[in-house]
Amino acid sequence: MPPRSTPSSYAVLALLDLKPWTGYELTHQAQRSLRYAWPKSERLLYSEPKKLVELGFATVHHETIGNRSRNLYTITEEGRHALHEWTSTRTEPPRFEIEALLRLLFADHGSREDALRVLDELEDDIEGHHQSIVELMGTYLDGGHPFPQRTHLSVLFATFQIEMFKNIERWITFARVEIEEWPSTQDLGMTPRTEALTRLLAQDHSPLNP
Amino acid sequence: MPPRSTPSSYAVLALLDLKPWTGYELTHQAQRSLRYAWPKSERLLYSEPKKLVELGFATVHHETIGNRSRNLYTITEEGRHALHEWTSTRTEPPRFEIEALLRLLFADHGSREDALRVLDELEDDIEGHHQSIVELMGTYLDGGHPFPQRTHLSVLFATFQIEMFKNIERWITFARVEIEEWPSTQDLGMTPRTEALTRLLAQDHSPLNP
DNA sequence: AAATCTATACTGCATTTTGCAGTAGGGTCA
DNA sequence: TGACCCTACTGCAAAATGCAGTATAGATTT
Repeated sequence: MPPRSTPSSYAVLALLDLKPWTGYELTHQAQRSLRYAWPKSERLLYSEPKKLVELGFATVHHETIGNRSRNLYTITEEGRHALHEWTSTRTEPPRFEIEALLRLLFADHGSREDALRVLDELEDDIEGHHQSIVELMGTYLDGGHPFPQRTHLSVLFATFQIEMFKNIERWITFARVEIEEWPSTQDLGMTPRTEALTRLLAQDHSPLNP
Repeated sequence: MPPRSTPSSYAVLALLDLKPWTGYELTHQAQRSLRYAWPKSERLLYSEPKKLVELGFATVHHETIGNRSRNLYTITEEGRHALHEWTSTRTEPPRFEIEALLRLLFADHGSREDALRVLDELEDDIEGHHQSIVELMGTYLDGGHPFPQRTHLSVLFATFQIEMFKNIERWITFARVEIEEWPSTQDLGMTPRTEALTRLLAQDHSPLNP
C-alpha cells in the first residue's frame, strides 16, 4: 500500500518544483520559509521526500562525495501533475496554538508578575519572527529574490505575517496595561473596565482601534 | 512509570479546578472555550483526565445512572499545587498552522480563481470563529459569565481572538484586491506594485494601515 | 406505537507527527 | 590537535489525530 499524501507532502513537493534539493536542504528551507504558516519538525521533513519517491512524485539520486553521502530529490512529471490537482481540494481550517494565551486565561493560578512574564515571553517569540521577516524583505530589495518570478507570491505571504505580528504586539501592549491595573489576578470578575470591554466586543468593535 | 504532563494536561487540569466535570463535558468544554488558543482533538481530551488521575492530580468517580455510566473527575490538592507550579515554567512559542497561506504561497500551480477560492475558504472559517466569539460576549452581558470571578481573564482572552480575526479578515480583503489585479498567478515577479509593497515591509510599515 | 434523530458517553486501533538521542564525515580556527 | 560547528541523516519511543465502533436515553416524527 503506498503512503498517503498530506498537506506537508505538497509543501515539500512545491519546494521540489522550484529546484532539486537534498534532504538536508529541504528540511532547512522548509523550516525557514514555511515556519509561520506550516510549522513542521525536521524529522518529518526528512521523511516526506521519501514518501514522494514512493508515490512516484519525485526521484532520488544518492550521491557520494568522498566518504559522505546525500540524497538529491527531483520532482517528476507525475509530481507536477499532483501539485496541480492539489489546488482543487478543500483547504483545512487554520489552527492557532498559543500556549501563552492558555496560560493567561488561567493566570489566576499565579501572580501578576507571572502573567506579565508570559506576555514578555510571547513578545520575545513574536519579535524574533517579526524581525526576521522584515530583514528578509530587505534582502529581496538588495540581493533579490532567490526565485524572482515568484516575488509577488512571497510578498503577499509576508504581508500576512507582518500584519499578524504587528497586531499581536499591539495586543501585548494593551494586555500589559490591563494586567498592570489589576490589583491581583484573582476574583476581579466584571470590573467597570471589563464591562466596557465586553460591551465593545459584543458589538464587534475593536478595543485597540478606538 | 507515570505519564508525563503536557500543556494539554494543564489545560484540562485548569478546567477541573473550576468544578468537577465528566469526561464528556470536559471534551466539549475544552473544545468550546480553548479551540482558538489550544485546539485539541476530542480523543486526546478524553485521555487527559485519565492521565491526571494516574499522576494523582485528579480523582475519578464512576457513576451509573440507570444502565449508563460516566466518569466524574475532581481535582486534588496535589493537582492544585501542580497548577501553581506550572506558572513558573517557560511558555512554548506560538504555532500558526494556516494551510490557506501555504496554498497561496504556491498559488502559481493553479488559476487565479483557485487562489481566490482559497481566500474565500479561509474567510468562511475565520468568520465562523469571529461570530461565535462576538456572540459569546453578548451572552456575558445578558446571562452573565458561567464563572463570574474569572470574567476579567476571559474578556482579555477574547480581545486577542477578536483582534486577530478582524486583522485576518482585513488581510483577506487586501489580498483579494491584489490577486484580482494579477493577469495570471505565474511569473509576475517584481511588479511595480510588489516592489512598493516590499519597500513598505522592509521598513516595517503596514500596507493595510497606511 | 414504532421509527428516527439527537445528545450523552465513551474506547480501540491505525496512522501521523514530534522529540530526542545517536552516528558520522568535513571544514575552520586557535 | 582539539574543539566546535555545519552537513547529513536514522531509529525509536511517545504524543496526538482521525475514524470507526458501541451503546443508552430522551425527544420528535410518522
